[in-house]
Amino acid sequence: MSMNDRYEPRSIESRWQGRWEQAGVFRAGRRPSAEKKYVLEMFPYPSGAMHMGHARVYTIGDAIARYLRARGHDVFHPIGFDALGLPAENAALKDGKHPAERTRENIVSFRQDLKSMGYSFDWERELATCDPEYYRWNQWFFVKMLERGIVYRRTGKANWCTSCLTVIANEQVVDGDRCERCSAQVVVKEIPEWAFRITAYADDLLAGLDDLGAWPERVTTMQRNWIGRSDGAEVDFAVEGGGTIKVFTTRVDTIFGCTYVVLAPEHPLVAQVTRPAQQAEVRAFVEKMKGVDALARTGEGTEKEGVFTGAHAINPFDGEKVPVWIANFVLAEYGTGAVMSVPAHDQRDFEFARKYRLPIRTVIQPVKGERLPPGDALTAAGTEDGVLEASGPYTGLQSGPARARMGADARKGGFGEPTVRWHLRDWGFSRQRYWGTPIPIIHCPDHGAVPVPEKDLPVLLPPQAIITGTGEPPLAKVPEFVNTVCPRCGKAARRETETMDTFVDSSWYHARYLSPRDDTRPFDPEAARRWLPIDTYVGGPEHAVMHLLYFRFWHRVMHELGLTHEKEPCRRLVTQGIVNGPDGRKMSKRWGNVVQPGPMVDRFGADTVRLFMLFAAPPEKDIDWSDEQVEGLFRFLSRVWRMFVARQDCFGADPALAAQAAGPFLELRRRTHRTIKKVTEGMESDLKFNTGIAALMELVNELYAVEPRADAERAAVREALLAVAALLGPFAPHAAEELWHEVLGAPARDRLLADAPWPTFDPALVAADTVTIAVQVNGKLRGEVQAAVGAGEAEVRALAEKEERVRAHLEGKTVRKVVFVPRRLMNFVVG
RNA sequence: GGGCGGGUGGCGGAACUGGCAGACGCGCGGGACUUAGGAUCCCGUGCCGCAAGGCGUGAGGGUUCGACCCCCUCCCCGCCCA
Repeated sequence: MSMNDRYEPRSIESRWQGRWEQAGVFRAGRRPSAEKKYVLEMFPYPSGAMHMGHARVYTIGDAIARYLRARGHDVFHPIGFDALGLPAENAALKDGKHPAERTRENIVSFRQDLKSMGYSFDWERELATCDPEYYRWNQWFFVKMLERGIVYRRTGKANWCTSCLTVIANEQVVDGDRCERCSAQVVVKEIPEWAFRITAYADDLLAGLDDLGAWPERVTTMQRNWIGRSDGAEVDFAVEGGGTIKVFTTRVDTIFGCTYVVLAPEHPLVAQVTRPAQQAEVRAFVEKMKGVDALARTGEGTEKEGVFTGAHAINPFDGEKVPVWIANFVLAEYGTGAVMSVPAHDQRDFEFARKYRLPIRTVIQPVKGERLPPGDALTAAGTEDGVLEASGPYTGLQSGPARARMGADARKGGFGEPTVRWHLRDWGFSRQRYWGTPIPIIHCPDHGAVPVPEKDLPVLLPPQAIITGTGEPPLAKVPEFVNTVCPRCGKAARRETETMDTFVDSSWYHARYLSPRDDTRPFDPEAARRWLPIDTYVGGPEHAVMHLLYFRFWHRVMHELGLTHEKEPCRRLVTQGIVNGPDGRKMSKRWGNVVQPGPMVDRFGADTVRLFMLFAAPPEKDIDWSDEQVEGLFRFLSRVWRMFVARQDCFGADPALAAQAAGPFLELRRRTHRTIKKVTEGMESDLKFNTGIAALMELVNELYAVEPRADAERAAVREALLAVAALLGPFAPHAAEELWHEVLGAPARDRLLADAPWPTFDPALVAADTVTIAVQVNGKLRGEVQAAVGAGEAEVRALAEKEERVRAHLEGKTVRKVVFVPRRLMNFVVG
């Protein structure tokens, strides 16, 4: 039997996919005594077809999973579908197709697409979040969290997307007032909503970041900023004539430079403190600010505006009387709604003071460098920390210690205290939409919001909901759903008609994979002990805040509930770059540069597409789709194929004879073993798939350069071919599997490369016995010499001095110094 | 404005811990084979130069025998945050 002359991916790919499935080699738990590895890629929202971004994440994750399996680990590599959410609901508005039906269909085709790529998923753990057996556990968590006070009902300002017609979380608002999913305007609405008390975990979420060393720094930095801890102090300014203004400041060290205090126009004290003479003006200003949103008021380019209230307040540190103003740039909802203004050391305060001719007083001097001039000579605020001056008893202290002492003194004096504030807000998760998890609450006229008892879960999404897109919860229009009885008293009551943010679904799906059919609990804690945390999680950096923060939060809650033994869900995070169109722009219908993986797989095979994803650049970088590059990789696989075809006579060579190979065949063996080392290291350290594949290409090039004649030579070639097949396994698994079987023949009939151990290298063959040493004269390359690995300086120098070009440059010069780096370089310094 | 990345041939990208810059691929040029070549195999390919040689990792300076790598000043690009 001989091989097909040509590389034809179509037939071999589907064949091996079938064999892998049949053999169940990707099932987790097959190696109970081996070390576990949980490899996860962020699950997809099943839109119609898989796109290139998906192909990239899953290819990266699959290469890792296949490699770890080859290393003997018990690998957990599940997949599922993030199947609830707006797109299906919005599409339903257009064509009337029910989201459930559309989602089901999409999952079928998406699953097909994933399977055609040959990913090594354990399909037995597949889940879809729209399945009641999944979302009932969202509801279960909700009830548990309600019991523990982690879920609560609040009425306040919520972000309302004017296009999605629903409330969205703070994290989902981008560019100040845009919706993260549709870019439509977000307005602030006064709406009652359910929220998770994620802020209670702020400190812990922040502290936990220090242990996430294997996460990209930019992700942990983004989380750190988003959580946004700021240490400061609250200070009370007594208002002359009654009342106290509480200000928050992170720069209490500058308080001796405070020359006025500013209230937000909405601040409750405004009416009280304003003097009769200023009434009219203040009222007009407050009125004017009503229509202006936060972003417009505080934006960089916005002119600072304000009016004097006529009142004065007392700085508790020095007893100084300062005027009280109201201004556009102070917001009621931020902090205490009041600030102490230190124009010399805060740029906004500086601009405001200049405009309204308020005094400016310098109280901080730089530790080194030029001194700041007195306030009226300043051209900009000096915002750096430094040494206090003109600050009473604190004069001479540095900013840091001064802040600590002043905060403590404020507390002692009863006029303030050190305070920590956070940027992170609680996570409002009510959504006024249909295609989500119903919030399991019954509103009873007597008992208020009563959770649905655990035994009545899940609260099913009624199929007959009328989807209108008007912004009123669609469930409110389904009387059969809404009308129910109170679980406590049995009286007529109404169900909650809002649904949950879909980020709830993705906050714990990684745990549901552990026992996806469990109908007694969200997941099996025993399995969690075995498999959690995730060892490698692959996904886009756009989830740095939002998903990845919620996911960490949820894991802590699960930990508290005794479901998991660790607080952090995931050890290593890999953020992969975007696949752009061939023109370097983001793939989009608008640019007409969308390339679908499906047709590419049909044309070149999944292995070529996979190879492209890995070879184009390291995982974290954005890449441009390139037809030429893809064709190149198809050619590479074809070239590999042809090499195997041409060397079929080597398949039967006796491996033991390889040790006798000499000359170019010894070199081939060295190359083989170096390649194994190189690819292995690439997988182990920083996922440099691209250089690993490059090394494989070099090995193949070397195979083309030799023509075996003797048995020992054929054995060396066989060894190289087998290495190529095995090393290709994680990247181009189908071709690799086929070639591996061709080489091994009948004895391997019942085995699979997908289940075979990773090749090992012989260190003796990796270590070169001769090396090329560069010879420089005054740092310039003038030649190179071959020398034994252990060659000493004298030996190399003798060789170097024999070199024509080196001699020419040493001619008539005095050698002042010789730098010798063993195995690498010799540099003659002459003058 | 702040934070984090990054800037290397025509293009994507390599380069251990400061030690031969440009691995590998694409593209391009040449050759072989061929009825044909848009297949395949081989050779070449940073720039200038016939060559010797010179110049080259965003710009300028510094440290060093030696710098893509370390330090200083600056420019540009990307992402995130305001």
